[in-house]
Amino acid sequence: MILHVDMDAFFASIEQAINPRLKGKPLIVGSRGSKMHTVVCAASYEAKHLGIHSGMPSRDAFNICPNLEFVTADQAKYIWTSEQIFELLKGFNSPLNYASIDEFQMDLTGIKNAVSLGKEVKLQIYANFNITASVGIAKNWLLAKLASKLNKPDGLTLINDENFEETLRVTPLNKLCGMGGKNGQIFMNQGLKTCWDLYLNLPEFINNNPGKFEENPGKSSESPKSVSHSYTLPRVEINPRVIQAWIRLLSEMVGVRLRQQNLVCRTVNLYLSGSEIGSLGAQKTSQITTNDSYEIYSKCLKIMAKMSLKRPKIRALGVSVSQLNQADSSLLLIEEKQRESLTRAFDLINGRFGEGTIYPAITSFTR
DNA sequence: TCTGGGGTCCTAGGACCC
DNA sequence: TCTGGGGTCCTAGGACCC
Repeated sequence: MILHVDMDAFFASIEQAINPRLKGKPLIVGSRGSKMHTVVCAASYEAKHLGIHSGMPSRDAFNICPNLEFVTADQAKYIWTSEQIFELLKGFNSPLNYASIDEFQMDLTGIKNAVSLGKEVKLQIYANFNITASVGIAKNWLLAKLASKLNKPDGLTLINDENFEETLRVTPLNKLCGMGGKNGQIFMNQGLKTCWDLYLNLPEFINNNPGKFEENPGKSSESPKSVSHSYTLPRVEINPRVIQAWIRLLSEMVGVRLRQQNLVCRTVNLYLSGSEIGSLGAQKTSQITTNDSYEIYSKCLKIMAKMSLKRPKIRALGVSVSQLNQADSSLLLIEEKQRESLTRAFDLINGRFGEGTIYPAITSFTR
């Protein structure tokens, strides 16, 4: 059996737990600070009951509820809480998987009373963090994840042989992970409406999802496969200097994170979008690895040159790196070592005095 | 009037190697 | 001159998730 933990309205719940004034109130967490020009990253259950949901433009949310409480997302806080929950779950001594910032899975093979363990998990999370989780238990991760959604918030749902058919019959197909978008629509168009319909036609989709678990949950979770930052500009931008400045800034943010995690990348990916060019992505892979922000930036400029756009109108852009490996400074050339010590000083200053204390001159065009 | 940001995985074609 | 087969790497894009 697999136990899936899904935190309830995670970001919003954390904010309410920290600030008692927000408790019991409709609240949204916005992905950035400008109240009216962002989307809902998380909505408290009080807000959800009014029809507000994540992904919705914040303006629409305020139209529904003018007195909505608003908090800007603080990723560091949520990541920290997530890691603490992961640590707590390690205490149950079962193979563990970190599925996302607010989802965790436990392999309960050999455990007798899965349901009482599920209760204990919920209890401990609430006792330690003052936020609730919903737990699903089933024979594989796909069904366990589905189960966790069925009685939110603060739910505990078991799918076993007895209620398998009944549960799948009343659950719409698009509730199933992977069926939320076009994939689900394809099946819906063929007349498959519920998970049970899918099971009858494609049992392997439901059955063959063992999930991946760490043998030893004492070890830290896996390292990331890519690191990216993107930004949607307040308006269309055509000034090449300003566009370059944004690419420089995003490269810097990506580089900082690589260095914090002691990683280097081989592949750099630049993403541009605008009404005329649509969304364009291109990448460059090289034999040499790097975590130097300027290096990442130069690669981006080369990628952009290859796209051969003449005065593109840019609305959004992003820098992403992949093919990540552990950094090994002994492999650096002398010239690179010099730059590394400069970068280290740079990171140290920003680490002590705050991000943006010292920055590349060109990025001042982004202010 | 365009509505964020950070990720993962998959596929298919082309280049290149043996 | 024409002929096979296997494999990796890279690129570009799509789909989905939170």
